[in-house]
Formats: sequence, structure tokens, C-alpha cells
Amino acid sequence: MAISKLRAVSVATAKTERVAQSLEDDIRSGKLGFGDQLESENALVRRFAVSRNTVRKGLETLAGKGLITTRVGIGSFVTFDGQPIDDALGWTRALSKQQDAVHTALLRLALIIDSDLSCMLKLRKYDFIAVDRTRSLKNTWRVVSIERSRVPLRQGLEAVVSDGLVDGSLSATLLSAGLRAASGEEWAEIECLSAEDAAIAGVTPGTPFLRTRRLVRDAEGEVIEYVVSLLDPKHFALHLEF
Amino acid sequence: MAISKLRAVSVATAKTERVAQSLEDDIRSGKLGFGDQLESENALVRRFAVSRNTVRKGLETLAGKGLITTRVGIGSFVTFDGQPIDDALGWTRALSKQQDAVHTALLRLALIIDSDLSCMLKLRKYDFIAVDRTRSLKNTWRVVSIERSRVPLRQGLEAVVSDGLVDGSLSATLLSAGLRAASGEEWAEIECLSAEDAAIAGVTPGTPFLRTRRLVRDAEGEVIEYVVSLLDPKHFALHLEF
DNA sequence: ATATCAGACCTGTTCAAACCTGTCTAATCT
DNA sequence: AGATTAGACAGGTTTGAACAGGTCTGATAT
Repeated sequence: MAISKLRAVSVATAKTERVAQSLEDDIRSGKLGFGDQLESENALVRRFAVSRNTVRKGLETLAGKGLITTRVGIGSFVTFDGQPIDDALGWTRALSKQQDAVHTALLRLALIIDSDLSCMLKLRKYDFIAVDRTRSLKNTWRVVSIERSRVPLRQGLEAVVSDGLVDGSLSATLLSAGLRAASGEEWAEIECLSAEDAAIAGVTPGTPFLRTRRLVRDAEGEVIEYVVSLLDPKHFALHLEF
Repeated sequence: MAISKLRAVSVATAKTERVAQSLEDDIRSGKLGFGDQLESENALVRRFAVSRNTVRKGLETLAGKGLITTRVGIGSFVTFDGQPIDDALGWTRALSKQQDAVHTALLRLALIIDSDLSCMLKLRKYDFIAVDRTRSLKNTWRVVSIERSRVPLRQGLEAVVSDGLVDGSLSATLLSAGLRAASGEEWAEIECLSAEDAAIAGVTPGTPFLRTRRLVRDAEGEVIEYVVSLLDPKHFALHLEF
């Protein structure tokens, strides 16, 4: 990085950035640990001698980086434990035999309206981003899973359908939109494949597959993602450590 | 493969949630058993250093989950008869349709030697207590699950085979022997029933059942119990909150 | 001995005040 | 023009207090 730019940064630092940087240092240095509550915005106003809007902008950038989450009426909390937690929550799918290389194919990336799902999730809006994918073994091209994600449309996600997924990954896309999993539920059942799904998976209809449904929520309890996965039991097992 | 973290549950906790979570942990861990009376609201006020209204909101959420009931002038009592060790950790099995009453039948309670299992669990001794059970719907007597527990023999458990299970429950037996689950692993797969198991379950051989295997360890990492369950997918789903 | 009653302790309910974040706007500074 | 400020308002969370009424115990009167 150019020296001039460095100096520009250190000298003409916006107050917003100074607030964000100071707090980020506290977090990354461990001075503020995972789960700790930050001072209230008004306390930060006094500490940094800036206006509340400036403090809020600083907190916003931290939230955008996924370092903190903020809840109305309560405050801001550190949600950074050194590692991005992404899919670490919930169960782990393990390729049963060995970890064969898998290839992901995108079947669909579209805006849809699904009033049934909206009702089931108790949402007010019917708009979802649908992301349907299959995963296949790289050597045999055998389809081992079909995954259908539904992400309730919210601000910052409108461009996903036209621009595509970040790094080809839905979780990376959601993360870059500031959506971080805080809690969720998961179900696992057996489903005998429909003719349509069986055709996709290349098996005979009625073949029993493992079906998992996962509902992921953010810190505010808002639904981030609902995923239904159909997993070939020959290649997948669910694994959970607790 | 990644290790899932269950503990990173609620990070940004309101005080209300903190109270509820703490008490729920006490209940689900068996520290507070069925019928036990909780501390009075004022005692909880002092313990958690929050206001009584906050305590009451926490208790309300527990009551909403059916974990406790509260009686005017007396106090709150644990009304959760769920198995403290058994199903509390890891996946929860849910009877899918309604909460049909189930009847547990003991197929076997015996001392066995199983070198294969001992090897798999990396134990030094080969002795296990075998507890095989079926669960049936009370109305139809249809067998909905077959469960085979293997408990490595240790001091304080020798009399179990002759004396039977405490309250007819393996988890109560283990708890009374001072064995408390601290961590574990669980797998879920699909298994097409063998002729023998199909006969027990009263279905045709090859019927796909949900198979869960759970390995429970105590705080020292010693194996407490290894359970293989075969669950009728028509009546059971696995459910996990994280 | 029995009935009664006061007092201690419990939960049920309500409420205002204090504090928190979310949002917006207009004025000010550079 | 963009960053910053100061303020106002809305709405969620927590507090502290008050009062009502249920439950229990023990002292008291009969």
C-alpha cells in the first residue's frame, strides 16, 4: 500500500473509522471476548466524544464484518470467536466412506413466491430467493444430494439473483450481506424419493433418502435460511458432537 | 471434518433469556429433577441480580416450553419428565404426529462380553451391561422403536442386572450411579431392517428405518453408554436445536 | 382439641421511569 | 459534497415499586 495513502489514513481518519477501529482492536486483541456486551451507544458517545450517529456508523461497520450483533433495547455483543462459525452450527454431514471430492451444480437461482412456506415460517412476506443445488461425486458423477435453500428476501439480497452467489457459495453470500447464524433448528427424517427427485438423483422412485430440514435464524430471531436436503444414505450420515 | 459447536447457542442474550437458559440447563441436565421446586422468584432475583419482572419473564418462557408449571402462593415446579441423560443432549426424538403414549418393553437386561464393541470404543475391558428395549404405541401396540444400549461395566453397576433398572429407566439408573453425561457424539443413518429386527418391529424385512447411534461420555471422557436405536420413520423424526 | 387469625412468604398484575437501540431530520463543520 | 452533530421520536428491555390474592405456619382464643 502506498505511503501517501497510509498517511492519509492515519491523519485524516474519519471519526467513524476511529470508533470502529478502536472497538475492532479491542475485539481482535481479546480485550472484548466472545459474547461480551459492548458499552451502550451513549457510553461510547462519551468515551469517544463523538455524536451518537457517528458511534452507530462505527458499530454498523463492525456488524457488517460480523464482529458484533446488536439487539434493540439491549445492546451490542461480540459475536466473533476467532473463527467464522458459518456452518459449524448444527450437524455435520459426513461422507460415510471416504471424503470423496464432490462437485456442486446449481439447478436454480431465482426469486420465487411461496405462500405456504411463508406461512409455515410465520413470515409476513412471500418473497424468497430459491437456490437449488445438487452435489455429485467427482469420480462417478453420481448425485449424492439435492439441496433446496429458501432465503427470505431482504435488503442487500436483491442483487443476488442477477449477480450470482459470492464465491459460488450461498453461505458466503449470506455472510457478506451481514447475515450470521445465531440459532436454529434441524429435523431429520426419511423420505422416499418422488419420481422427479429420483430422476435427478438417478435412482428408482421410492428409494429412501435422508431428508434434513434446517431453519437458521439470526440474533434477532429472523429467519435467514430454510434448507431441505435430500441425502443419499449410502454416502451421507449425520454426525453431531455435543 | 468440522466439529459442530453446540455451546455457541445464544450469544447476544437479553437478561430474560439468560435466566431462562440457565434454568433450562439445570432442568435438562437433571440438576433439577421432575417435581422439584424452583427457588422462589425473589431468590432468583438475588441469584441472577435482575428484577423480579425479568425473572418472571424467564419463567414464562420455561412454562411456555412445558418445562415448569407455576402455582399461586406456592412456587414453580419442574414438570419435565424427559430423560435427563438420554435424549436431552444431541438429537431429540419427536413422535412426529401427536404425542402418543408409548409403552416400553424390556427385551434383555444382561451382562455380555463384546470385544468388537470394546475395540470400536477403544476400551480396555470387554464387559458391558446390555439393555435392549422396544417402545410401542399404547393404543395400537405397534412397535415404533428398538433400542440397544451398551453400558461399560463399572463399579456401582454390578447389581443392575440382578436388581433391575431404577424406576425401570436406564437413564435413572445411570444417574443414580453418579454417571452424568458431559459430552458425546451421535450419528444418524438409514438402515433397512434385517429379518430379525423386522420381526420385532412387525414390518417386512428391508423396511427403511432411522438408525441413530449415540455415544455418551462423562466429564472425564469415559464412555457412559453406547446406544443404537432403530426408529420407525413414520413415527419418529430427529430434532435438534442449536 | 379445635377453630380462628395474624403474619410471613409466595405468585399475579399493573405501572411509570430509566435506559437501550432504530430512525429520521435539520443544522453545522470542513 | 460529505462528514458530523444535536435533537426528537418510536419502540424494545429492564427496573423498582406497589397492591392483590393464594398458601402455609404458628400463636391465640374458645
